[in-house]
Amino acid sequence: MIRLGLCCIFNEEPIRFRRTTAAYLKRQAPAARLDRLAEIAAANAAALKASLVYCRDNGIGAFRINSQILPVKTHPEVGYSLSDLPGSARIIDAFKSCGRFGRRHDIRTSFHPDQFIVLSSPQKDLVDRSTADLAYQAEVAEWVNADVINIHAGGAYGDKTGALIRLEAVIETLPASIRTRLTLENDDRSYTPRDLLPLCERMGIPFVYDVHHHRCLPDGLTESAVTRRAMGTWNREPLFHLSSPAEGWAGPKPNRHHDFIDPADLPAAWLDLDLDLTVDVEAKAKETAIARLRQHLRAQG
DNA sequence: AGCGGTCAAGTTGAT
DNA sequence: ATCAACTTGACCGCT
Repeated sequence: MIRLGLCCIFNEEPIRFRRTTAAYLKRQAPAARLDRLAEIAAANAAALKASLVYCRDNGIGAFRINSQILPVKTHPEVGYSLSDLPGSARIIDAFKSCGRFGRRHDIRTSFHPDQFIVLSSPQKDLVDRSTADLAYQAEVAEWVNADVINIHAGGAYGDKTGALIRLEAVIETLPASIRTRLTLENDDRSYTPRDLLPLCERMGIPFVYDVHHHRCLPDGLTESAVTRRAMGTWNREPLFHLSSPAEGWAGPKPNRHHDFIDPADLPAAWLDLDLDLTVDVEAKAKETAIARLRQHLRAQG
């Protein structure tokens, strides 16, 4: 049984997450700053609830939460603790209510920290800041019952082996709130499934198989072989990623995402599975793309 | 109300 | 050297 997942935002449905910028906040007096951040945090908790309700009502089984759900949370100058915000208890309650709702209706939630989170960097400062950001997302994950914080392996720096050794060492030091949720995903520039699977298998880190990235950056392993090994890294329902190329596989930039999913891009190896599986749909048309793909899967029986 | 410029951050590969 | 791409345009501030 495949559970389709929606990534972060909506296309047609009028559910929007709010954001702000450090530049704007720095111009505000401290009190006004915290009021503003509290307002956004509360609005985003409400938007998350609305997102989960939409998912329940539309047969969407998973929702990826934007890394900016609490904007500029770990910024060096305007970062903050939730407890600094007016009404923080109510905000936290609102997030916890999302967690209960997700549990009750079996809507899985996850995080995908952005590209600035690099655990394999040779710069200690960058690794520290990345870890702090992961800790913030883990805190929210705790409230909302998200079981996945998925990252890429980061830069190669001309020496993938060395970078992976650094990555492994950093992962060993992570607190349990991050470590128990951390997953690794292959990318379309540097790290293939062949690069990451051994580390995932050795460390017990679930491997998020992005088949689109794998097709952009092949490594000699077949999709069915990667699928099988990836399934083996999960101690819970596996989560994979799917997208289609914007202008076809022969187009100039196959790594760009299409608005929709071409059903032909669904790996046969996933359809054959007898196991439960979450597939995050990375398509620009968002819930509209999921509805279309869902219809196709149903028609298939 | 509409619209243009701006926004914390890293790394890579295309142009 | 610059820029787009990456999970994703939103929002401020001016007219």
